[in-house]
Amino acid sequence: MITRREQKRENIKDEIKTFARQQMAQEGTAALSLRAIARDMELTVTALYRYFASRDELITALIVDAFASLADALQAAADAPHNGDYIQQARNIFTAYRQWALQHPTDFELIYGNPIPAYDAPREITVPQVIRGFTIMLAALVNAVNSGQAVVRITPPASVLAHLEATIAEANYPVTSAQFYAGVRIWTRLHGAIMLELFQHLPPAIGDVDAYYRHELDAALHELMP
Amino acid sequence: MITRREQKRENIKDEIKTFARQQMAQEGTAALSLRAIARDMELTVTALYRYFASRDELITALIVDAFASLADALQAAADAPHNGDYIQQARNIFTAYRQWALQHPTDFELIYGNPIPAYDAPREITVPQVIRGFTIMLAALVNAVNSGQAVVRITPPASVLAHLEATIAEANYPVTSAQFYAGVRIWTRLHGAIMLELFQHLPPAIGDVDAYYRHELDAALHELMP
DNA sequence: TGTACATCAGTGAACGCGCGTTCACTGATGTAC
DNA sequence: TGTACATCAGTGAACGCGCGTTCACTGATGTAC
Repeated sequence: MITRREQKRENIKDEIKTFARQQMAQEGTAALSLRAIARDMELTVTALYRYFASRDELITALIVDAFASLADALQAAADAPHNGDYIQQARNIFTAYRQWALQHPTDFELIYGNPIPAYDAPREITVPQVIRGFTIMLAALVNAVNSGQAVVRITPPASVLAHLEATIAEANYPVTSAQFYAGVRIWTRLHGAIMLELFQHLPPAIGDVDAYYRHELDAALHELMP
Repeated sequence: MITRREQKRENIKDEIKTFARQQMAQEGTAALSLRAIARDMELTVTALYRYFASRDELITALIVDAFASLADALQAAADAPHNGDYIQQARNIFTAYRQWALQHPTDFELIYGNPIPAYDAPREITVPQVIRGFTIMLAALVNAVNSGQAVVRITPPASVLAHLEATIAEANYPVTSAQFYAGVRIWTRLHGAIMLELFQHLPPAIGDVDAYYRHELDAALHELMP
């Protein structure tokens, strides 16, 4: 049962995180400051310690939220209508990946950019959301393969294969190692385009980054044509 | 003519940059601090102002150096023996790209990672080294196409094409727009794998990142087979 | 329904530390005659 | 070759600001009888 007090507590925690995100957006992820958040909220710094035991704990919460938010966005894309066309479903999912990055650049930096100095992410806390997200990316691929709409031709190098099997077993991914590998390949490939777009290395040269990404995504999926 | 005094000045400037890089490696790029550098060098902070007018000017120097160092590494790879096999030359160059990133992770973060809060890179100062580096990446590709060892099949989307032509004209890249596009595609694709490797998102899942990158690079170059 | 008590939110001072930049200065090194 | 002078490297104090975390505290809100 959630008391009114607990409800209020959660609301304020959310508010703190909102201000934190706002501040990271302006000053960079590394510059997150409890004192600055307190100032913005018109509270004393010490009041924040009622909600988060330390700056690190707040950062961890923000990272978990970011991975969860990304996974939600991917899930929504997976649930969008695709008329049984699983390649289209995959397209939707990877389009959502970029959309989320563009709409939440700070969160994207937070989880995929430079690590924050003197902060160590506790892996066991973030990992479940990471797995959830990647499972969604893989889902469309598996659907496509199972329905004969896609074929995974490339097999991973032997050294990678062994490690992949361990990863799959540990996280209980419902995929074969070849499917996992194909998913990772599409992911890393598109991820590069997004990173370079986000940090302004691509737009000056390319111009229409939207079209570029669409083209890259199509090329990546084309490799899976039966 | 370079006087002894000027020579000494350059040496100290270099020393400052070395300490700066060392510090960034430990505390993150955003945490670069003049006072900390001075402390390490056993100088007063104000002495540093004889060499760099401000923290921003030092950062700019570090960025230019990083792009130059990357371009040098690419050039060395391009100059390595390849027996007229230009696909091999391209392989060498893109392998060097990753090697440089792994050997200079801080410099890589500095130029391709999160922007430093409150710092704006003066584009006109960094751009020449950026162009030099990318020209080397493209060179092998052009050689391969000209000698019939490679074929660029994919044409860029129309909206991108127009922008590409402007970019090529402006920077005087000695390539066709289709070649430039093919180069950008390989670059963004591999860049993603490197970023995810560097920030520890890939190694836990994949294990042998070396083999993974080699495989990805081969796949990317395979698309150019005649 | 009313009251006593426990729980919790938020305060304010303090600790010990960090930062970039400006300023007037001392003392060493180089240059011109 | 020796000396006067200009140039330059580096100092030290100061300005005005930032940070995370601990501690003893006040006053409001909720709970049990």
